[in-house]
Amino acid sequence: MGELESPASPRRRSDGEQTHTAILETAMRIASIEGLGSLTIGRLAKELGISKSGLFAHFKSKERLQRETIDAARAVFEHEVLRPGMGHEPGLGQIEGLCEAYLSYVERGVFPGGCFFAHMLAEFDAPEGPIHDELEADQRGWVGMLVQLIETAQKQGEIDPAVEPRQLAFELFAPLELANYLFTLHRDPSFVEHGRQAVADTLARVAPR
Amino acid sequence: MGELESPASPRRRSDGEQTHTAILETAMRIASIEGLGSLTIGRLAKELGISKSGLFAHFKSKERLQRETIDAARAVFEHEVLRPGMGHEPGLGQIEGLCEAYLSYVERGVFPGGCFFAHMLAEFDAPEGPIHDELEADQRGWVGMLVQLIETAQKQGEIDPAVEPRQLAFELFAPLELANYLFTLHRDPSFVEHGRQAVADTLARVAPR
DNA sequence: CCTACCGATCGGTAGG
DNA sequence: CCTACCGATCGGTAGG
Repeated sequence: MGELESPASPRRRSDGEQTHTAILETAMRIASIEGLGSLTIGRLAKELGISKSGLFAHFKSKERLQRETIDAARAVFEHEVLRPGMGHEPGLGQIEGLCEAYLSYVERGVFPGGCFFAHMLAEFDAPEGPIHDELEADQRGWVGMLVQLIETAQKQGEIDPAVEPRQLAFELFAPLELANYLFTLHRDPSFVEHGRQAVADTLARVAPR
Repeated sequence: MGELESPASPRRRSDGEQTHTAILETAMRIASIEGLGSLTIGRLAKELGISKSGLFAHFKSKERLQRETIDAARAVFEHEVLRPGMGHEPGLGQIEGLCEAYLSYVERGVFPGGCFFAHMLAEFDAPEGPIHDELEADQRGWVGMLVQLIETAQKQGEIDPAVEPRQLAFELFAPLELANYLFTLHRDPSFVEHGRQAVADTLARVAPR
């Protein structure tokens, strides 16, 4: 991500900002594999070759480090999944585009531990704490977006209007999540292929009659 | 689980055995909610009102505590899901039985943090360590069992023989896992209902022609 | 960004 | 099952 810099740049990014970015990239990598709970300040500092308190100074609390890590991961997700997926024709095109963008994001190993938010989903399932609430809201938002796209596709005659949008959103979401978990666990790309086939099967079943 | 004891029993369970069982029950509860990583010996001891080293003496290492906790959870899963699910007619009956038994196990909150093994799946996705290997073998075993039931149902004419068994196993597994995660995250039983409907939709689609 | 430190907790041990 | 302890690491602070 931008290793090249123009040396004569008049207002180039400060060293502090670069360090901050480097910290968050390492933090996302660790958290996607082992969870936010395994993201300790001492370990992060050692991996980056700086002192613990030097790193701490960037965030002032562990919760803020966790929050900023989630925010950075959200930006990656938007760039790698939502943007390419939504860049298709409104309705069915965007539905297919988002499913494929998600599976591609998993397959390419954008995060080495699989989908960052799928991992967080399991880690923060207990209904306690501000991070749980934030992740739950993200989750609701993504499902809600999918529901809206389904309703648009129904209005456009691309999906059977008798289909219940929330049910279909669930049935599309399910193979995406399972493809992520099984691909990450077994390191076997056939699970991503199973996910593609499942999405195609489900969309074929709800085609207008 | 057996609070009543016959006081005159000649070979009644020793106190040590009872304590051991109590430790594992608390350990399963904590691990299902927060993961095996949050299962510290000190915390477990405090929650049970015994000393840290007294608890430690039961297991001799943290890894053995983790292993025994997983073994205990496996026994619960077999009793609550596999046994009732397999108690149906071989083939399609057992497939439907297992899916319903799993969804019921989630809905009844057998583990307060949702399906124990779904949580472990996300926590030990990194391909390192003996616990990862053990959980991956469990996972393979369950999917393999489902594949065999599908092949049996195909031989019995209950499922279209043109269907690829591994693909169908994936498509049945996916809504079960998602129902578990979303029910646990949002505490909303409609996600379990979405899971039931998804299983029914998928089985209807692969009915013999 | 650093050194130097704090109290708390970690897994584990000695010895009973 | 206990008390008493070990070295390591935790999140965080003081002061620069």
